[in-house]
Amino acid sequence: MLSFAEENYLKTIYHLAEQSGESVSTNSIADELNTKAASVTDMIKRLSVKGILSYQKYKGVHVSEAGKMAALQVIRKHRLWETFLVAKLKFNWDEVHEVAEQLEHIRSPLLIRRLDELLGHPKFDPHGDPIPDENGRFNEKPKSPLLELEIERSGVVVAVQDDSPAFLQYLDKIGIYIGAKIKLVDRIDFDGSMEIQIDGRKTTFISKQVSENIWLTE
Amino acid sequence: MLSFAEENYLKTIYHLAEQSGESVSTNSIADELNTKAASVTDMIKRLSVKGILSYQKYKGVHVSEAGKMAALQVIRKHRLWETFLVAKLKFNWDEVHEVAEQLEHIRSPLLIRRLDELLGHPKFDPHGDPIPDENGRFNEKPKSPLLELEIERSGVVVAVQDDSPAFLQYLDKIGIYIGAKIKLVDRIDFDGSMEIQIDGRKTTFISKQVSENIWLTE
DNA sequence: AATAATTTTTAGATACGACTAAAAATTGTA
DNA sequence: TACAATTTTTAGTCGTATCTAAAAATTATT
Repeated sequence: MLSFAEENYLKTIYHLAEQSGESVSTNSIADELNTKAASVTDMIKRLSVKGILSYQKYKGVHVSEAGKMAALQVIRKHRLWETFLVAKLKFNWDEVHEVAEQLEHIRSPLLIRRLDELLGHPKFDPHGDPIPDENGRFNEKPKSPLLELEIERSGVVVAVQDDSPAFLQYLDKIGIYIGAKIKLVDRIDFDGSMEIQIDGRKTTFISKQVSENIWLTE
Repeated sequence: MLSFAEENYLKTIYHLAEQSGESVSTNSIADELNTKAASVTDMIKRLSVKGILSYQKYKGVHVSEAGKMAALQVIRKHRLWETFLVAKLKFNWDEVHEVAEQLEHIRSPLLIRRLDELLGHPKFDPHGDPIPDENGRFNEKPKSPLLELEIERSGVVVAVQDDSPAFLQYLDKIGIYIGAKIKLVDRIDFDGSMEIQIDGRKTTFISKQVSENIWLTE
């Protein structure tokens, strides 16, 4: 059984491995967890003894199959709790992350089963991220960043890349939410910013950086 | 801020102090928490440095006012979560304790406020124990153990003293629940056991030990 | 290829929370 | 009161998780 700290490391390493597709470096883990490389080395030794990941000195780590399953269960719990907080406790989507970080470590298979039931077996969390099932399976909606949209074409927001309160509150402010329909009116070559229309209403300008963090489907 | 371990000690010490009314001994804490006296001595030193309790060597501990407030907040969270598990997630009253022991340590004032709202500001948990409010205030219903009931008199079950799954499952089996009306039909002098009638239905025999753990109101 | 820069690991400390064994204090009893 | 029994504390150890500083290995550069 994994401790809270072990679960947090595993989750972070899993995400980094998914993003890069390669072995994960000690420093990247330390950066992500706001800790020191020495602490990471200690922890990955512990996790590799437990069979959660494989590790060669100076060569980075790979998450094992057992590790992936364990990571997906933590992610499942995190996303179910986020969904619960928004759907049942009226949290805003920028308020859920910190609390879900705590709740994801609660150990009770019955609790998670019942929570999933209460929520109607949701497939996506409030940020549009897929919720793995009990077996770790999930399906990702096909999606592409708003950045890649062509002029005069539209898409529906299905997820956000960045979950920070600052970004989510900004999206709230300009009226972007999961499910919003966005049409690209114009692209400004100078800085890559865009003029967009949300739900057929008034148009807004967003920076290139923002457009990279909003994901659409056709 | 208190750690999980500190919160658990505090809660236990608070309960022991309430029961006995006196200073709480090292051994009684160790027994309750299934730990060793030496560990308790370590912890009460830490808690007394934090102003949570006052402590004189060899003389036991007293919970400070600050300690009582902190303890009541943990108890509030525990009992709200138990209520949530039964009311919203269809847990049985014998299944909630272990999970609530974990959930009570989640730190989020907003979460607890919203949970309280969702549940309609409940005043008692599924075992009949009062839920303190944000200020630590609560009212206990006037109640007495079934043991003290007079023959031919009745009362309504308002709480149970023992929260163990074994006891609660037994109560389920014989049809006793919070709100059940119990009439004392006869008392067996030999062993103190009782013949009772539940909700005006068939009569049952219960042991003296059971009758001590069921609390009634008029 | 040799040296410089970077990354990673090791060594050694620290805090928390637990333990055992032994010492000290308190309480009970002859 | 004095000795015995019990309770509590102290001293020392251990595992987890963290850190800093220094050493070792890898990668980049001239």
